[in-house]
Amino acid sequence: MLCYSSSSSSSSSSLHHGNNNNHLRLPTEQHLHLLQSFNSPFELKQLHTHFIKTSLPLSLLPLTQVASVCALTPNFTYAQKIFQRVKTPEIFTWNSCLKAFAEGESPNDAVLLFYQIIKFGLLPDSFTLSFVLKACLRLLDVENGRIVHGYVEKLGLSSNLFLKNTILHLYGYCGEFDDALKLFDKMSERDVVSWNIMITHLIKRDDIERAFDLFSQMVVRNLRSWTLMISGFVQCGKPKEAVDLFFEFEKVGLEPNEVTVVAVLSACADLGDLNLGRRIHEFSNKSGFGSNVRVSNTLIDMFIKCGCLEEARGVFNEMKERTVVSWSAMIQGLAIHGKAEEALRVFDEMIRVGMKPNWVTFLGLLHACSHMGLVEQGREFFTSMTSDYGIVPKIEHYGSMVDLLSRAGLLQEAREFIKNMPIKPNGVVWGALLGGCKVHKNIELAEEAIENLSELDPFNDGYYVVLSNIYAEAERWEEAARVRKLMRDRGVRKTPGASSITVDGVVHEFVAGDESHPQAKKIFETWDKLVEKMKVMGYVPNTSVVLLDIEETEKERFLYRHSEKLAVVFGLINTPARTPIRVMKNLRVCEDCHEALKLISTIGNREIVVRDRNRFHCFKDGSCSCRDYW
DNA sequence: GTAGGGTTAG
Repeated sequence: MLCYSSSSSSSSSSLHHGNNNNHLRLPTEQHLHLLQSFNSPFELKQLHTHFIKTSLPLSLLPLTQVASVCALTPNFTYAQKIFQRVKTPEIFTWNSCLKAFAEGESPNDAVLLFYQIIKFGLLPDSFTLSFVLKACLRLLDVENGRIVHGYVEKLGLSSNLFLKNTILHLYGYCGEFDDALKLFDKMSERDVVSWNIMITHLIKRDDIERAFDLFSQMVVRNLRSWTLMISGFVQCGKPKEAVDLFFEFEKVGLEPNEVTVVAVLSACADLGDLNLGRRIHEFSNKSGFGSNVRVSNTLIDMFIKCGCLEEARGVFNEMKERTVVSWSAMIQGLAIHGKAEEALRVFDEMIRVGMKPNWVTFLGLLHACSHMGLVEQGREFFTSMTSDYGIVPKIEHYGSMVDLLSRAGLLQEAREFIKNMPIKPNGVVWGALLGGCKVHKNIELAEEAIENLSELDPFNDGYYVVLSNIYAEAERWEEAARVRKLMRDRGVRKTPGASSITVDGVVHEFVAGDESHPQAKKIFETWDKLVEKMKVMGYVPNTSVVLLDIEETEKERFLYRHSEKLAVVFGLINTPARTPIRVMKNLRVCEDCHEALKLISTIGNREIVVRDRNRFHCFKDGSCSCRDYW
């Protein structure tokens, strides 16, 4: 049990602080008993302190274990003192201490201890190096990382894959991707982890093409490789590719785990793919993933983004443990479904159960207020998030506030708000003001907004389109044309509106003006019949939303081929009566379509759920869940 | 006693 030399048991030890008595004392029976019966590292540490204070010979203490106490209550000074006492320490002991430091609150202590070990002349082994590398990783300390890398080479451990992989990860993690790549290229032996690390960092750099290239050469892929790539596609905004890869993955015959499930569900949320989402939900219940908080959180998000608020609520209600993410997802979900009051109630409940909100929670609350015109309430949240919860507003919160004020018609106040922001406004902030200017027909402020936007976000077509629409609505055609010319000159093209609907598991996509669908003839015939009935009910085509310089009748024809109209009519034809029609649109719903869909929900006796790029519209019995406030 | 993948927001 005793593993250090006689000198460390000397009573003149420097550890005898607060005690000048160098006289060697003998331990009492009680001490000896304690030495054999301590139950925890804590007790051992107390005993150690006691020995020091009372000048009892430290040789009696199992110092290896004392060192490992550091592993449980990491304290560098304490470790250093013990280290100074030990003449023939075993590297093993120090490794466990290093590990604790590397994983604890002060990873820098691991780096310090590592240099003590070196200074002492003790030979580090592969574990020593791996722990200190881990500390460097957590500290983003690439300088010391390089030094440790040097030791790896010097000590002849360069063929150790564990170490090499950790160094790869460290370089990538610290933003030194080129170094990681150089090392990867030089490695004589690589395993699946080496490849996975390189793919991870390519994804982090948003280089999904190269990441997928590496993945496709890989000879051996494990579950992590697949999950990494699927989640990489989602992170890089390619949910379709993520889902396709998941189908490939299923063919290989591997079983998804919780992490895979989270990645696929995120893709389903982005795509609005309810079919796959439901299938994964069942699978995850069967596999017992239901108790995993992240899985449940992602399920909530998936159901919300697929328009199934009730099912999202079901998952939320069944959760035994909820995190701030669960609550925030629910609040944000209710917000985009236009259920502001309920979102606020969920927030009250969240506070009542003692859950601390974060910045995302408040973003959800501000969205709820903004989508429903609750100006005062929104203002209160904005103030309270800082004063009551100590959360510093981010640019997103400012954007949301400008949105709230502008939509409510408080345009001057919104402008003042922007002028007084403590951080530089971005395109989203000015864009929110521009949106309000459109609704409330304020050309002057719109021009100011676009001036700022031309600088901040010059290639975003949406802003030019809004300004052009504002001019067109005011019948200022020349200016509308000038904006369109500006777009052309700058090479900005309007993103075509596109809507999709899934029928029998097949996704049908419609682009504005599209007459190429196999059922196009039937769709237009049905539409013509509908529009007759709609006109009787008071529908007047709003051609001002059509940007093109064309004849009025041509404009109408174009208006009738807006993507959301095509998708909904296709749904009417191809789905059973009285079932809901679910449509997804890449842009915001146009005003004319919004009016039309309200009427169609009555004529067709259907619930029509449209997810646009901002929120959900649920058309039912002639009205929309957004109460025309969007 | 050692390395790689996950949720709200965007």
